[in-house]
Amino acid sequence: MTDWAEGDPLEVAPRLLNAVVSHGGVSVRLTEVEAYAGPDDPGSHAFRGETARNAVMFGPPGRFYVYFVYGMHHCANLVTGPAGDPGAVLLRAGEVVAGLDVARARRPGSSDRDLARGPARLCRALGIDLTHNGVRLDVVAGEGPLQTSSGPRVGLRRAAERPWRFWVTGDPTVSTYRPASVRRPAGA
DNA sequence: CTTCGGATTGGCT
DNA sequence: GCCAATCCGAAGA
Repeated sequence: MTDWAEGDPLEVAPRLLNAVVSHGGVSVRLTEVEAYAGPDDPGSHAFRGETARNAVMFGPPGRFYVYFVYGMHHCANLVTGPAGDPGAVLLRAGEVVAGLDVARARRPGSSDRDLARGPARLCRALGIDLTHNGVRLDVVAGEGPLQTSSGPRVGLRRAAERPWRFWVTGDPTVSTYRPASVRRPAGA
């Protein structure tokens, strides 16, 4: 991987579309990503400064920032750096293009189309968990004409309206949009 | 120390 | 369409 995947996450994110990420014997062509900036982005884990959890985001580019959510899921980002400037791009969905049988074994019962359709599913298909946080990732730039779209980020309650989600227009492996769920009313 | 809520998913109504 | 699952990081007391 070279500088095409480094720099401002807002610029890197669209370039990541159609790129191929390989890990754990499986390769995925990215069809959907989301950009997360640093201290100025209320939706970013880095918004409140560096902690043990998000430390990788503050490090050099080209590494996985993996986090654990909802008590059962992992999500993976590509840190775009530069060091000290916590930008990252969430890998939201893609198409499995190699290691299909391995990916199927990791997600029994899933259709091929759904193997990496969603950030937690993509992590599962690639065999990514917290032990891979900070690990350098293997990503190869995509080629050819590509039509992309952008829109609001998914699942956030803060700053979701920023159109920092990018996807390959019309691709069937792009996840379905789901607005952030509203929690039960404060009172009772 | 305790409480809150989450960059989601899959199953049930 | 709605909601439980299920653990942890961050914030508040």
